[in-house]
Amino acid sequence: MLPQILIADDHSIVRHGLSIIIRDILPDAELFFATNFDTLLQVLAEGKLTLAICDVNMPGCNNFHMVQIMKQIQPELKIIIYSAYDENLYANRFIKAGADLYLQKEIENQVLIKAIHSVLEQRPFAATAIHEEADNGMVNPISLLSDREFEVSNLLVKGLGTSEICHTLDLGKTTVSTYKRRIYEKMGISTLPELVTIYRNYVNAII
Amino acid sequence: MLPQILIADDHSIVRHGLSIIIRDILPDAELFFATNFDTLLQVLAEGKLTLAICDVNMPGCNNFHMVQIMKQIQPELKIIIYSAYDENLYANRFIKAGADLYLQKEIENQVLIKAIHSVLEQRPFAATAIHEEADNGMVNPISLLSDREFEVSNLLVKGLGTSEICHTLDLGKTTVSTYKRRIYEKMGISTLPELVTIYRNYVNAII
DNA sequence: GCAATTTGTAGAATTAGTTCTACATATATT
DNA sequence: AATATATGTAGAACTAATTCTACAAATTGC
Repeated sequence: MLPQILIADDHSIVRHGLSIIIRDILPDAELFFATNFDTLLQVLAEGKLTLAICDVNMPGCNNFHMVQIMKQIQPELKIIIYSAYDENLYANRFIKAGADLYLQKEIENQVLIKAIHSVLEQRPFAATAIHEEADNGMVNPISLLSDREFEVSNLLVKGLGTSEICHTLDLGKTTVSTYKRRIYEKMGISTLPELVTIYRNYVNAII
Repeated sequence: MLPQILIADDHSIVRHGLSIIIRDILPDAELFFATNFDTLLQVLAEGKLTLAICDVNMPGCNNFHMVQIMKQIQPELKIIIYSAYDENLYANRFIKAGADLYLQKEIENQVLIKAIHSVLEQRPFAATAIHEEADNGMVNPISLLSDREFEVSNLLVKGLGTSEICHTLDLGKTTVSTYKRRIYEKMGISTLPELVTIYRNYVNAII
């Protein structure tokens, strides 16, 4: 069986780099590309994909819900989430949603290669990157948020207003306001600049 | 003369992808790599680099000050800033700091290739729409504000809302809204988080 | 010294956002 | 299993904020 691998990332350079690595280690693999969630779903519908390597921040579906949908369509699909974002922020949510592996873009190519092999061969991969929290007792306040609150919080930090968020997530505006209140409550803050500051302090990437 | 090109990015996949593209279009180029600002400075000190392609978010020096230091060490060095961040937030500051080009990672490889050629051949590259200003010193965007706008701006960054500000300064609320609009216009931004970010960058720059 | 621009200021009309309440489902606790 | 808490969601009524327009005073540019 020759593996069919989908590379989903909106950065051309990342797609290019990944495809070269994969062609190198899996010459028989058939590669597909997607730059947004719609294309991804199309590719998924068409063929029997073996593995999908996905960026977190894909236009059309920036969140872990994407993973649930993909696994629903094709449960045996292997999914590697490949992201620039801080790990303890995202990894658990993606794994919970059904991803097989969460890797940070900072990892070396050798680690990536091992990870791809492991996932394809159904071996568990102990990603060096995952769970090396030098936890000095500091609780990351962002981890207190529920999935939906987290989504709203990310959009708030990006500068979206309540109504923009409610359109983006297809929710009522009072719903978004409720999330906003709960976010502020959980974090013990009352203003957007405070939220931005918390992100600065706890997140290593701009979301 | 064979070009010596430094690729500075903390993402292995981006370094890899860039190096493949550059080897393709400039087979004679000698490539160097850096994953943090210290290594970058080391490489810069060692040889006569022609071009540096740098990620914004390099560990050790996340801001445009990096560019000033690099140009100070070697004024004829060409610098391309290659970033995932929103352009109107960062581009002008990087250009003012001495970068020759600011590109977003979303661009297609062909654009990147053209940009590299243009910069190496000292041709202006159209895609940026950013003109170099004669002004050597960096303009602090906050200094563009009038006195009243500055007062309002400071309160906004502190997290006060429009009505709180209009009580604090004893102004009508539409007046405060007008100031807010003018502040955003002058700074080329449209959201509070962007304003907060500008304040942080300004503070980082003068410290 | 006169014209052009910037600055300080708001009213009226409109749009955005919050609060309070509520309820079903999911998850955790005992 | 029973209970408690957390999560996802929103309607009705309200408050906050923006937009569009406007205009006088100060400042800048030629």
